[in-house]
Amino acid sequence: MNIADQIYSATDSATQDRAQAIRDQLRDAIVDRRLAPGTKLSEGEVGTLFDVSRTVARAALQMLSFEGLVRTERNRGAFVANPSPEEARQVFASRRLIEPGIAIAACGRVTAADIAAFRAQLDEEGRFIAERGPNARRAEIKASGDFHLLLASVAGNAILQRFMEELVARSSLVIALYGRSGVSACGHSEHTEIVGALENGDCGLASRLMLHHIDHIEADLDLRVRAGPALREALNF
Amino acid sequence: MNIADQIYSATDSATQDRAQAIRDQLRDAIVDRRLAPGTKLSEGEVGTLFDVSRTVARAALQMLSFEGLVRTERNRGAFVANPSPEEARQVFASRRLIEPGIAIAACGRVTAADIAAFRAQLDEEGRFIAERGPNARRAEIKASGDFHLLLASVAGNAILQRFMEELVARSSLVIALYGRSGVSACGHSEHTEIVGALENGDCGLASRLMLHHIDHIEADLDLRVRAGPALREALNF
DNA sequence: CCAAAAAAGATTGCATACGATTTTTGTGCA
DNA sequence: TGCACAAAAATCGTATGCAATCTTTTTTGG
Repeated sequence: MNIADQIYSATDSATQDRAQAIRDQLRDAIVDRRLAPGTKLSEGEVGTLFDVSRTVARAALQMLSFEGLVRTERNRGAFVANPSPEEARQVFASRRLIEPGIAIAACGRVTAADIAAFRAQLDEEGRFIAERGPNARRAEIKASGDFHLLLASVAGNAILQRFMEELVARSSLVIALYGRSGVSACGHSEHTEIVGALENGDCGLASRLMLHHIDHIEADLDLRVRAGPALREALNF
Repeated sequence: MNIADQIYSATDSATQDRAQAIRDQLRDAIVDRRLAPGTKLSEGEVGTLFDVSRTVARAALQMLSFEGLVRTERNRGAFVANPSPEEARQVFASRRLIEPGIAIAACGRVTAADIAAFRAQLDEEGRFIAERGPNARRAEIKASGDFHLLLASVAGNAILQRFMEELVARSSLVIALYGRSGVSACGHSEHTEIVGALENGDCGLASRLMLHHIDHIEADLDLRVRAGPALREALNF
């Protein structure tokens, strides 16, 4: 089974229109850092790009705005979100609150098939860590996020799963903005440990490992205010 | 200060259009049970009711769909959500996971002014409990939800605050659907205890009280499958 | 009289059009 | 040259129109 199917099965079953598809593609582009924070996403441009009218492009942008991935300003347009350090802290505070509980819930429901899916996911992560280059790094961040989404889907709570989709997407933005370089390798080993705890049915351990994992991710960020954030803002960048 | 200002200040500051206002009014109506679950909300009807075009009515309905308060079916329209018992369980599982943490966060940041706001909120709750009749009961449910939203706003995490807005709104729907009658009175005393713990700075106690409070609310629900849910579904009700 | 098919009606999905607001460009004056 | 102001272009907010889809009613055959 494809990982994407797992992740989006809950929402896509009731897929209402093309806007959803456009939202997914744009979200991938944002999470993959192909669209840099601050990039303007004009309705017309998005519309012509995907060959739809402004109406549906607008709907897609509105969805992304709800998820916090784009910021919209009245009469000015939509921009890829540029999360502040404070927002970044709130994203990770939310994850520290939610994900240990998700680990426990998943631990109580995990099946052999799930474990196999986790193993496949870990393999994929490992592949991208071995490679070098910006594309591999993008794929690595995305694969790391997919691990957390897979865990959320195993937990079996559609509401928490959606919350996690939002938090993981925003985390990717934050990591892209504030992350230092040689980070995520340790994340991979921690993922492996968590899967091991799940497999052994040690829910308390899985929860604690998850909490530490999130702490490590956040500790690798540099959330000090940058030299010219006011300037960047002023330049509408 | 009005409680509504507190609750919506985070989102309404960037109010982009009339759709947001319509969403708020519809949400209030749903939470207050003036709009029964399953009620059809046609774009045209909403539009004429608020004197806007279908375009903006549609946007408002889309927002509510994201919050899980309305369910939209392609080419059929939008309906006030009719949460299943399973959905209800997920809502409360999410709250059990999130709200104790919110209580701790709020406990660490609460100010004297916040305490005063809590007292005012408790007074308002008490007023509606004393009264009788369906309107008072609606107001009681709403006031009870506002307590939790006030706590979330004090916690100072905009992301968690938005999650709580959604969870509280959906809880109101669930309580309206599955709640037994003489319930919420005990909720009021528990709210009072929580505020007391906050005032004393006993964060652990506040967190534990909150967890028990949520358990009590859920315990007062009757989540057994009803006589004819399939029938109701079949009748498009 | 009932069941199935066909037509009519209502509602949504989407595209386009137009006024309003913002941003950019161009021009005249100090 | 530099700045203020105005015109032009671009973009957004919203209304409306048309085709597609779904629902309901009517018609028709058994």
